[in-house]
Amino acid sequence: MEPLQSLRGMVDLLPEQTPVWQRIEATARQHFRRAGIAEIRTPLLEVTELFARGIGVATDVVGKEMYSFLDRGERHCTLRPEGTASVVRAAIQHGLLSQGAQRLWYGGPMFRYERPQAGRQRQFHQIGLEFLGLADPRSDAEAIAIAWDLLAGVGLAGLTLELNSLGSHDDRVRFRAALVGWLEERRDQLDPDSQQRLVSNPLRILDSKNPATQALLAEAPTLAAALAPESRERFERVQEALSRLEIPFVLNPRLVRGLDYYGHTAFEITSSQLGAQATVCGGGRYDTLVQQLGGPVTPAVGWALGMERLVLLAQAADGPASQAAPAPDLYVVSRGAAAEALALPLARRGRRAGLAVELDFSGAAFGKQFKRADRCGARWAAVIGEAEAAEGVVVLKDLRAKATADRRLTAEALLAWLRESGSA
RNA sequence: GCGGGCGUCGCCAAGUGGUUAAGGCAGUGGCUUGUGGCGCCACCAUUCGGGGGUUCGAGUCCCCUCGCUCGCCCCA
Repeated sequence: MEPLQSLRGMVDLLPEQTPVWQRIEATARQHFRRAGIAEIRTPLLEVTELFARGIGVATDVVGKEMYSFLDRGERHCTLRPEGTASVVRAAIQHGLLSQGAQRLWYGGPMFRYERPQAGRQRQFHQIGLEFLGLADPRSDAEAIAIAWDLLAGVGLAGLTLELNSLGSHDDRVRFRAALVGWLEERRDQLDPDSQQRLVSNPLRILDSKNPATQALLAEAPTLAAALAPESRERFERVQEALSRLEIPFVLNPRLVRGLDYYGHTAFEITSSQLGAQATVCGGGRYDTLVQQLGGPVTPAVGWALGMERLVLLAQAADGPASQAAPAPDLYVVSRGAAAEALALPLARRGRRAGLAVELDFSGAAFGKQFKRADRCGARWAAVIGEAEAAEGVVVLKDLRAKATADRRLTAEALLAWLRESGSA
Protein backbone atom coordinates (compact mmCIF):
# COMPACT_ATOMS: atom_id res chain seq x y z
CA MET A 1 0.00 0.00 0.00
CA GLU A 2 1.39 3.36 -1.02
CA PRO A 3 1.07 5.75 1.89
CA LEU A 4 -0.85 8.90 0.99
CA GLN A 5 0.63 12.34 1.25
CA SER A 6 -0.80 15.72 2.01
CA LEU A 7 -1.60 17.84 -1.02
CA ARG A 8 1.11 20.07 -2.36
CA GLY A 9 1.35 23.29 -0.40
CA MET A 10 -0.83 21.93 2.42
CA VAL A 11 1.38 21.70 5.48
CA ASP A 12 1.02 19.73 8.68
CA LEU A 13 1.96 21.47 11.89
CA LEU A 14 3.58 18.83 14.04
CA PRO A 15 3.46 18.82 17.85
CA GLU A 16 6.83 20.49 18.18
CA GLN A 17 5.77 23.51 16.12
CA THR A 18 2.38 23.98 17.62
CA PRO A 19 3.58 25.84 20.75
CA VAL A 20 5.04 28.72 18.69
CA TRP A 21 1.74 29.12 16.91
CA GLN A 22 -0.15 29.06 20.16
CA ARG A 23 2.11 31.65 21.67
CA ILE A 24 1.64 33.99 18.72
CA GLU A 25 -2.11 33.45 18.72
CA ALA A 26 -2.28 34.17 22.43
CA THR A 27 -0.28 37.36 21.97
CA ALA A 28 -2.60 38.46 19.19
CA ARG A 29 -5.72 37.79 21.28
CA GLN A 30 -4.28 39.76 24.14
CA HIS A 31 -3.53 42.76 21.94
CA PHE A 32 -6.97 42.67 20.36
CA ARG A 33 -8.70 42.38 23.71
CA ARG A 34 -6.84 45.39 25.08
CA ALA A 35 -7.77 47.40 22.01
CA GLY A 36 -11.44 46.50 22.24
CA ILE A 37 -11.48 44.51 19.05
CA ALA A 38 -13.93 41.64 18.78
CA GLU A 39 -13.37 38.38 16.95
CA ILE A 40 -15.45 37.42 13.95
CA ARG A 41 -15.44 34.00 12.32
CA THR A 42 -16.68 33.48 8.82
CA PRO A 43 -16.89 30.38 6.61
CA LEU A 44 -13.89 29.18 4.67
CA LEU A 45 -16.08 28.69 1.65
CA GLU A 46 -17.87 31.54 -0.09
CA VAL A 47 -19.61 32.26 -3.36
CA THR A 48 -16.96 32.91 -5.98
CA GLU A 49 -18.53 36.21 -6.92
CA LEU A 50 -17.72 37.68 -3.51
CA PHE A 51 -14.02 37.61 -4.27
CA ALA A 52 -14.41 38.54 -7.91
CA ARG A 53 -16.33 41.65 -6.90
CA GLY A 54 -14.28 42.41 -3.83
CA ILE A 55 -10.70 41.74 -4.77
CA GLY A 56 -11.03 42.54 -8.45
CA VAL A 57 -11.30 40.28 -11.49
CA ALA A 58 -8.09 41.61 -12.97
CA THR A 59 -5.93 40.63 -9.99
CA ASP A 60 -3.77 37.52 -10.00
CA VAL A 61 -5.43 36.33 -6.83
CA VAL A 62 -8.79 36.11 -8.52
CA GLY A 63 -7.56 35.43 -12.03
CA LYS A 64 -5.40 32.42 -11.42
CA GLU A 65 -4.94 31.59 -7.77
CA MET A 66 -8.35 30.64 -6.45
CA TYR A 67 -9.49 27.21 -5.38
CA SER A 68 -12.87 27.26 -7.08
CA PHE A 69 -15.32 24.50 -7.85
CA LEU A 70 -18.95 23.76 -8.49
CA ASP A 71 -20.77 22.20 -5.56
CA ARG A 72 -23.56 19.63 -5.84
CA GLY A 73 -26.08 22.39 -6.22
CA GLU A 74 -24.15 23.85 -9.15
CA ARG A 75 -23.09 26.87 -7.12
CA HIS A 76 -19.76 28.51 -7.86
CA CYS A 77 -17.78 28.15 -4.64
CA THR A 78 -14.32 29.34 -3.65
CA LEU A 79 -12.08 28.61 -0.71
CA ARG A 80 -11.36 32.07 0.65
CA PRO A 81 -8.07 33.54 -0.62
CA GLU A 82 -8.18 36.36 1.94
CA GLY A 83 -10.33 37.48 4.83
CA THR A 84 -11.54 41.01 4.20
CA ALA A 85 -14.24 40.26 1.64
CA SER A 86 -15.85 37.67 3.92
CA VAL A 87 -15.79 39.94 6.95
CA VAL A 88 -17.40 42.75 4.99
CA ARG A 89 -19.99 40.37 3.56
CA ALA A 90 -20.86 39.12 7.03
CA ALA A 91 -21.08 42.65 8.42
CA ILE A 92 -23.47 43.66 5.68
CA GLN A 93 -25.50 40.46 5.88
CA HIS A 94 -26.09 40.80 9.61
CA GLY A 95 -26.63 44.52 9.74
CA LEU A 96 -23.56 45.15 11.87
CA LEU A 97 -22.92 48.37 10.02
CA SER A 98 -26.07 50.02 11.29
CA GLN A 99 -24.86 49.47 14.85
CA GLY A 100 -21.99 51.89 14.61
CA ALA A 101 -18.34 51.37 13.86
CA GLN A 102 -17.10 47.79 13.98
CA ARG A 103 -13.66 46.87 15.20
CA LEU A 104 -13.10 43.27 14.23
CA TRP A 105 -10.37 40.71 13.96
CA TYR A 106 -10.26 37.26 12.42
CA GLY A 107 -7.80 34.45 11.98
CA GLY A 108 -7.54 31.21 10.13
CA PRO A 109 -6.57 29.47 6.93
CA MET A 110 -6.65 31.06 3.49
CA PHE A 111 -6.12 29.30 0.18
CA ARG A 112 -4.23 30.39 -2.88
CA TYR A 113 -3.15 28.08 -5.69
CA GLU A 114 0.44 29.21 -6.12
CA ARG A 115 3.81 27.55 -6.33
CA PRO A 116 4.97 27.04 -2.74
CA GLN A 117 8.19 28.63 -1.56
CA ALA A 118 9.73 30.03 1.60
CA GLY A 119 6.97 31.72 3.60
CA ARG A 120 4.29 30.78 1.13
CA GLN A 121 1.96 27.79 1.13
CA ARG A 122 -1.25 27.01 -0.69
CA GLN A 123 -3.06 26.80 2.59
CA PHE A 124 -1.65 29.56 4.71
CA HIS A 125 -2.87 31.38 7.78
CA GLN A 126 -3.63 34.98 8.40
CA ILE A 127 -4.63 37.08 11.33
CA GLY A 128 -6.40 40.20 10.23
CA LEU A 129 -8.01 43.31 11.58
CA GLU A 130 -10.79 45.36 10.04
CA PHE A 131 -12.17 48.70 11.19
CA LEU A 132 -15.50 49.29 9.48
CA GLY A 133 -17.11 52.71 9.69
CA LEU A 134 -14.06 54.70 10.73
CA ALA A 135 -12.88 57.49 8.43
CA ASP A 136 -10.57 59.43 10.72
CA PRO A 137 -6.92 59.38 9.59
CA ARG A 138 -6.06 58.53 13.17
CA SER A 139 -7.87 55.20 12.78
CA ASP A 140 -5.37 54.30 10.04
CA ALA A 141 -2.63 55.00 12.55
CA GLU A 142 -4.39 53.06 15.27
CA ALA A 143 -4.74 50.02 13.04
CA ILE A 144 -1.07 50.20 12.12
CA ALA A 145 -0.07 50.70 15.75
CA ILE A 146 -1.90 47.55 16.78
CA ALA A 147 -0.08 45.54 14.15
CA TRP A 148 3.24 47.11 15.10
CA ASP A 149 2.78 46.44 18.81
CA LEU A 150 1.53 42.93 18.22
CA LEU A 151 4.64 42.11 16.23
CA ALA A 152 6.79 43.63 18.95
CA GLY A 153 4.83 41.60 21.49
CA VAL A 154 5.81 38.44 19.67
CA GLY A 155 9.41 39.50 20.16
CA LEU A 156 10.26 40.63 16.68
CA ALA A 157 12.66 43.44 15.97
CA GLY A 158 14.24 44.83 12.85
CA LEU A 159 10.95 45.36 11.06
CA THR A 160 10.28 48.20 8.66
CA LEU A 161 6.98 49.96 8.21
CA GLU A 162 6.56 51.18 4.66
CA LEU A 163 3.87 53.70 3.96
CA ASN A 164 2.25 55.22 0.91
CA SER A 165 -0.93 56.91 -0.16
CA LEU A 166 -2.77 55.65 -3.20
CA GLY A 167 -5.03 58.68 -3.10
CA SER A 168 -8.69 58.77 -3.93
CA HIS A 169 -10.25 56.93 -6.82
CA ASP A 170 -10.11 60.14 -8.90
CA ASP A 171 -6.47 60.68 -8.02
CA ARG A 172 -5.64 57.22 -9.25
CA VAL A 173 -7.59 57.60 -12.48
CA ARG A 174 -5.74 60.83 -13.18
CA PHE A 175 -2.39 59.39 -12.26
CA ARG A 176 -2.92 56.21 -14.22
CA ALA A 177 -3.61 58.20 -17.37
CA ALA A 178 -0.50 60.30 -16.83
CA LEU A 179 1.68 57.29 -16.09
CA VAL A 180 0.43 55.23 -19.02
CA GLY A 181 0.90 58.18 -21.37
CA TRP A 182 4.44 58.72 -20.18
CA LEU A 183 5.38 55.03 -20.28
CA GLU A 184 3.80 54.43 -23.70
CA GLU A 185 6.39 56.75 -25.16
CA ARG A 186 9.12 54.66 -23.61
CA ARG A 187 7.52 51.28 -24.05
CA ASP A 188 10.66 49.77 -25.62
CA GLN A 189 12.61 50.48 -22.42
CA LEU A 190 10.22 48.43 -20.27
CA ASP A 191 10.69 44.80 -19.36
CA PRO A 192 8.17 42.39 -20.92
CA ASP A 193 6.18 41.96 -17.69
CA SER A 194 5.76 45.67 -17.31
CA GLN A 195 4.73 46.05 -20.94
CA GLN A 196 1.96 43.58 -20.23
CA ARG A 197 0.87 45.49 -17.18
CA LEU A 198 0.72 48.70 -19.14
CA VAL A 199 -2.69 47.49 -20.23
CA SER A 200 -3.69 45.10 -17.43
CA ASN A 201 -2.63 46.95 -14.28
CA PRO A 202 -0.36 49.95 -14.89
CA LEU A 203 0.07 50.94 -11.24
CA ARG A 204 1.75 47.63 -10.51
CA ILE A 205 4.60 48.64 -12.81
CA LEU A 206 5.68 50.93 -9.98
CA ASP A 207 6.84 48.05 -7.81
CA SER A 208 8.51 46.10 -10.60
CA LYS A 209 11.71 44.47 -9.47
CA ASN A 210 13.36 44.98 -12.82
CA PRO A 211 16.33 47.35 -12.31
CA ALA A 212 16.06 48.97 -15.75
CA THR A 213 12.37 49.60 -15.24
CA GLN A 214 13.06 51.08 -11.83
CA ALA A 215 15.69 53.37 -13.29
CA LEU A 216 13.23 54.55 -15.90
CA LEU A 217 10.56 55.07 -13.25
CA ALA A 218 12.78 57.52 -11.40
CA GLU A 219 11.95 60.05 -14.10
CA ALA A 220 8.28 59.14 -14.41
CA PRO A 221 5.37 61.12 -12.98
CA THR A 222 4.77 60.23 -9.35
CA LEU A 223 1.67 59.24 -7.53
CA ALA A 224 2.48 61.67 -4.75
CA ALA A 225 2.42 64.56 -7.20
CA ALA A 226 -0.94 63.43 -8.52
CA LEU A 227 -2.68 63.50 -5.15
CA ALA A 228 -5.40 66.10 -4.72
CA PRO A 229 -4.82 68.53 -1.85
CA GLU A 230 -7.39 66.75 0.37
CA SER A 231 -5.72 63.40 -0.22
CA ARG A 232 -2.34 64.83 0.54
CA GLU A 233 -3.58 66.44 3.72
CA ARG A 234 -5.21 63.22 4.82
CA PHE A 235 -1.95 61.34 4.28
CA GLU A 236 -0.12 63.93 6.34
CA ARG A 237 -2.56 63.43 9.18
CA VAL A 238 -1.84 59.71 9.18
CA GLN A 239 1.87 60.42 9.30
CA GLU A 240 1.44 62.89 12.14
CA ALA A 241 -0.51 60.38 14.14
CA LEU A 242 2.16 57.74 13.62
CA SER A 243 4.85 60.18 14.65
CA ARG A 244 2.98 60.99 17.83
CA LEU A 245 2.94 57.25 18.52
CA GLU A 246 6.67 57.15 17.85
CA ILE A 247 6.22 54.47 15.24
CA PRO A 248 8.97 54.85 12.66
CA PHE A 249 7.98 54.58 9.02
CA VAL A 250 9.54 54.91 5.61
CA LEU A 251 7.67 56.53 2.77
CA ASN A 252 7.67 54.24 -0.21
CA PRO A 253 6.12 55.90 -3.25
CA ARG A 254 6.33 52.62 -5.16
CA LEU A 255 4.23 50.70 -2.67
CA VAL A 256 1.10 49.59 -4.49
CA ARG A 257 -1.15 46.99 -2.96
CA GLY A 258 -2.22 44.10 -5.12
CA LEU A 259 -5.90 44.05 -4.38
CA ASP A 260 -8.25 46.46 -6.11
CA TYR A 261 -10.08 47.72 -3.08
CA TYR A 262 -7.29 49.77 -1.55
CA GLY A 263 -7.19 53.57 -1.68
CA HIS A 264 -5.46 56.28 0.32
CA THR A 265 -3.31 54.70 3.03
CA ALA A 266 -1.39 51.60 2.01
CA PHE A 267 1.28 50.01 4.14
CA GLU A 268 3.43 46.96 4.57
CA ILE A 269 5.55 45.76 7.43
CA THR A 270 8.56 43.94 6.07
CA SER A 271 11.56 42.02 7.31
CA SER A 272 14.85 41.53 5.57
CA GLN A 273 15.11 38.03 7.05
CA LEU A 274 12.36 36.41 5.04
CA GLY A 275 13.92 35.91 1.65
CA ALA A 276 11.75 36.79 -1.29
CA GLN A 277 8.51 36.99 0.66
CA ALA A 278 9.47 39.90 2.87
CA THR A 279 6.04 41.18 3.81
CA VAL A 280 4.82 40.08 7.23
CA CYS A 281 1.83 42.35 7.35
CA GLY A 282 0.07 44.35 4.69
CA GLY A 283 -3.00 46.49 4.61
CA GLY A 284 -4.55 49.84 4.01
CA ARG A 285 -7.73 51.79 3.61
CA TYR A 286 -10.63 50.50 1.54
CA ASP A 287 -13.42 53.06 1.64
CA THR A 288 -15.30 51.74 -1.38
CA LEU A 289 -15.36 47.99 -0.76
CA VAL A 290 -18.41 47.85 1.48
CA GLN A 291 -20.47 49.70 -1.05
CA GLN A 292 -19.09 47.58 -3.84
CA LEU A 293 -20.35 44.50 -2.03
CA GLY A 294 -23.81 45.97 -1.72
CA GLY A 295 -23.58 47.63 1.67
CA PRO A 296 -23.96 51.22 2.79
CA VAL A 297 -21.21 53.72 2.07
CA THR A 298 -18.74 52.82 4.79
CA PRO A 299 -15.11 53.87 5.21
CA ALA A 300 -12.76 51.13 6.39
CA VAL A 301 -9.15 50.24 7.15
CA GLY A 302 -7.55 46.91 7.82
CA TRP A 303 -4.59 44.65 7.50
CA ALA A 304 -3.65 41.01 7.43
CA LEU A 305 -0.54 39.36 8.69
CA GLY A 306 0.90 36.08 7.53
CA MET A 307 1.24 33.55 10.31
CA GLU A 308 3.75 31.36 8.51
CA ARG A 309 6.07 34.31 8.00
CA LEU A 310 5.56 35.46 11.54
CA VAL A 311 6.41 31.99 12.83
CA LEU A 312 9.55 31.96 10.69
CA LEU A 313 10.65 35.23 12.27
CA ALA A 314 9.67 34.23 15.79
CA GLN A 315 11.68 31.02 15.51
CA ALA A 316 14.67 32.93 14.21
CA ALA A 317 14.31 35.40 17.07
CA ASP A 318 14.05 33.07 20.03
CA GLY A 319 15.62 29.88 18.81
CA PRO A 320 14.33 26.34 18.94
CA ALA A 321 14.64 25.96 22.71
CA SER A 322 11.44 27.73 23.62
CA GLN A 323 9.42 25.06 21.89
CA ALA A 324 9.81 22.28 24.46
CA ALA A 325 6.59 20.54 25.34
CA PRO A 326 5.41 21.26 28.88
CA ALA A 327 6.58 18.57 31.26
CA PRO A 328 4.06 16.63 33.35
CA ASP A 329 3.96 16.89 37.13
CA LEU A 330 3.50 13.20 37.62
CA TYR A 331 4.31 10.05 35.65
CA VAL A 332 2.55 6.87 36.66
CA VAL A 333 4.65 3.72 36.46
CA SER A 334 3.07 0.32 36.96
CA ARG A 335 3.88 -3.35 36.49
CA GLY A 336 1.81 -6.45 37.04
CA ALA A 337 -1.89 -6.92 36.29
CA ALA A 338 -3.23 -5.73 39.65
CA ALA A 339 -0.99 -2.68 39.61
CA GLU A 340 -1.64 -1.82 35.99
CA ALA A 341 -5.36 -1.82 36.71
CA LEU A 342 -4.82 0.97 39.23
CA ALA A 343 -2.66 3.20 37.05
CA LEU A 344 -5.29 4.85 34.86
CA PRO A 345 -7.67 5.57 37.77
CA LEU A 346 -4.79 7.17 39.66
CA ALA A 347 -3.84 9.26 36.64
CA ARG A 348 -7.39 10.46 36.28
CA ARG A 349 -7.66 11.40 39.92
CA GLY A 350 -4.48 13.35 39.59
CA ARG A 351 -5.77 15.17 36.55
CA ARG A 352 -9.00 15.99 38.33
CA ALA A 353 -6.92 17.44 41.10
CA GLY A 354 -5.28 19.73 38.57
CA LEU A 355 -2.02 17.92 38.00
CA ALA A 356 -0.51 17.19 34.62
CA VAL A 357 -0.25 13.42 34.62
CA GLU A 358 1.08 10.95 32.10
CA LEU A 359 1.10 7.20 32.41
CA ASP A 360 2.85 4.22 30.97
CA PHE A 361 0.85 1.32 29.59
CA SER A 362 3.83 -0.71 28.51
CA GLY A 363 4.10 -2.93 31.59
CA ALA A 364 7.79 -3.01 30.72
CA ALA A 365 10.59 -3.39 33.23
CA PHE A 366 10.59 -0.59 35.77
CA GLY A 367 13.92 0.59 34.51
CA LYS A 368 12.42 1.19 31.09
CA GLN A 369 9.47 3.05 32.47
CA PHE A 370 11.65 5.24 34.64
CA LYS A 371 13.76 6.06 31.64
CA ARG A 372 10.70 7.30 29.84
CA ALA A 373 9.48 9.17 32.89
CA ASP A 374 12.79 10.89 33.10
CA ARG A 375 12.92 11.71 29.41
CA CYS A 376 9.57 13.44 29.37
CA GLY A 377 10.76 15.70 32.14
CA ALA A 378 8.26 14.62 34.80
CA ARG A 379 8.85 16.00 38.27
CA TRP A 380 7.53 12.97 40.15
CA ALA A 381 6.93 9.32 39.49
CA ALA A 382 4.11 7.39 41.11
CA VAL A 383 5.08 3.75 41.28
CA ILE A 384 2.62 0.89 41.63
CA GLY A 385 3.98 -2.63 41.73
CA GLU A 386 2.58 -5.95 42.96
CA ALA A 387 3.38 -5.12 46.57
CA GLU A 388 1.90 -1.62 46.45
CA ALA A 389 -1.23 -2.88 44.73
CA ALA A 390 -1.68 -5.46 47.46
CA GLU A 391 -1.16 -2.91 50.21
CA GLY A 392 -3.29 -0.23 48.58
CA VAL A 393 -0.39 2.13 48.51
CA VAL A 394 1.68 4.11 45.98
CA VAL A 395 5.35 4.95 46.02
CA LEU A 396 6.14 8.57 45.27
CA LYS A 397 9.55 9.09 43.80
CA ASP A 398 11.25 12.41 43.27
CA LEU A 399 12.80 12.35 39.81
CA ARG A 400 14.78 15.52 40.27
CA ALA A 401 16.50 14.55 43.47
CA LYS A 402 19.39 12.16 43.33
CA ALA A 403 18.86 10.10 46.44
CA THR A 404 15.80 11.24 48.31
CA ALA A 405 14.00 8.48 50.12
CA ASP A 406 10.82 7.43 48.36
CA ARG A 407 7.54 7.82 50.18
CA ARG A 408 4.90 5.15 50.49
CA LEU A 409 1.50 6.80 50.61
CA THR A 410 -2.10 6.12 49.86
CA ALA A 411 -3.35 7.62 46.61
CA GLU A 412 -5.27 10.30 48.52
CA ALA A 413 -2.28 11.27 50.60
CA LEU A 414 -0.07 11.34 47.53
CA LEU A 415 -2.35 13.69 45.62
CA ALA A 416 -2.90 15.89 48.66
CA TRP A 417 0.82 16.10 49.23
CA LEU A 418 1.54 17.01 45.61
CA ARG A 419 -1.12 19.70 45.69
CA GLU A 420 0.37 21.20 48.82
CA SER A 421 3.89 21.02 47.52
CA GLY A 422 2.76 23.31 44.75
CA SER A 423 3.14 21.04 41.81
CA ALA A 424 -0.38 21.74 40.68
C1' G B 1 2.61 29.12 -15.12
C1' C B 2 8.38 29.67 -15.81
C1' G B 3 13.66 28.74 -14.12
C1' G B 4 17.69 26.59 -10.58
C1' G B 5 19.05 22.92 -6.67
C1' C B 6 17.83 18.37 -4.25
C1' G B 7 15.38 13.32 -3.06
C1' U B 8 19.83 6.86 0.68
C1' C B 9 15.98 3.83 7.66
C1' G B 10 11.30 8.19 11.83
C1' C B 11 15.57 12.31 11.93
C1' C B 12 20.82 13.63 10.51
C1' A B 13 24.15 11.35 7.14
C1' A B 14 28.56 8.42 4.33
C1' G B 15 28.59 6.44 -0.47
C1' U B 16 30.34 9.38 -7.48
C1' G B 17 29.56 1.78 -12.07
C1' G B 18 31.79 -3.74 -9.36
C1' U B 19 30.21 -8.90 -5.68
C1' U B 20 27.72 -8.12 1.39
C1' A B 21 24.26 -0.14 1.33
C1' A B 22 29.12 3.25 6.80
C1' G B 23 28.01 5.94 11.14
C1' G B 24 25.17 9.03 14.66
C1' C B 25 20.29 10.22 17.03
C1' A B 26 15.68 8.12 18.16
C1' G B 27 13.28 3.29 18.91
C1' U B 28 13.17 -2.00 20.74
C1' G B 29 15.29 -6.04 23.76
C1' G B 30 19.07 -7.20 27.33
C1' C B 31 23.12 -6.56 31.15
C1' U B 32 19.43 -5.31 36.14
C1' U B 33 11.70 -10.81 36.96
C1' G B 34 10.84 -4.11 41.22
C1' U B 35 13.49 1.44 40.37
C1' G B 36 15.58 6.51 36.17
C1' G B 37 19.12 10.12 34.16
C1' C B 38 25.65 7.18 32.75
C1' G B 39 27.72 2.86 30.51
C1' C B 40 27.92 -1.69 27.75
C1' C B 41 25.73 -5.60 24.31
C1' A B 42 22.19 -6.93 20.59
C1' C B 43 18.30 -5.74 17.03
C1' C B 44 16.59 -1.93 13.69
C1' A B 45 16.99 -0.10 4.78
C1' U B 46 16.85 -7.84 0.35
C1' U B 47 17.12 -1.49 -0.45
C1' C B 48 18.55 3.88 -2.17
C1' G B 49 10.93 8.80 -3.98
C1' G B 50 8.46 5.96 -8.31
C1' G B 51 8.76 3.96 -13.44
C1' G B 52 11.50 2.89 -17.74
C1' G B 53 16.40 2.52 -20.18
C1' U B 54 22.05 1.97 -20.88
C1' U B 55 25.49 -1.87 -18.97
C1' C B 56 28.18 -8.34 -17.81
C1' G B 57 26.98 -5.20 -13.49
C1' A B 58 23.58 1.14 -11.14
C1' G B 59 22.11 4.30 -5.04
C1' U B 60 25.88 5.89 -8.39
C1' C B 61 24.90 7.22 -16.02
C1' C B 62 20.31 8.64 -19.33
C1' C B 63 14.88 9.61 -19.91
C1' C B 64 10.09 10.27 -17.77
C1' U B 65 7.30 11.04 -13.40
C1' C B 66 6.24 12.44 -8.34
C1' G B 67 7.80 15.22 -4.22
C1' C B 68 10.74 18.85 -1.57
C1' U B 69 13.31 23.40 -1.92
C1' C B 70 14.96 28.31 -3.66
C1' G B 71 13.90 32.17 -7.07
C1' C B 72 10.53 34.67 -10.94
C1' C B 73 5.43 36.02 -11.08
C1' C B 74 2.17 37.39 -7.17
C1' C B 75 1.24 38.22 -2.23
C1' A B 76 0.38 37.67 3.93
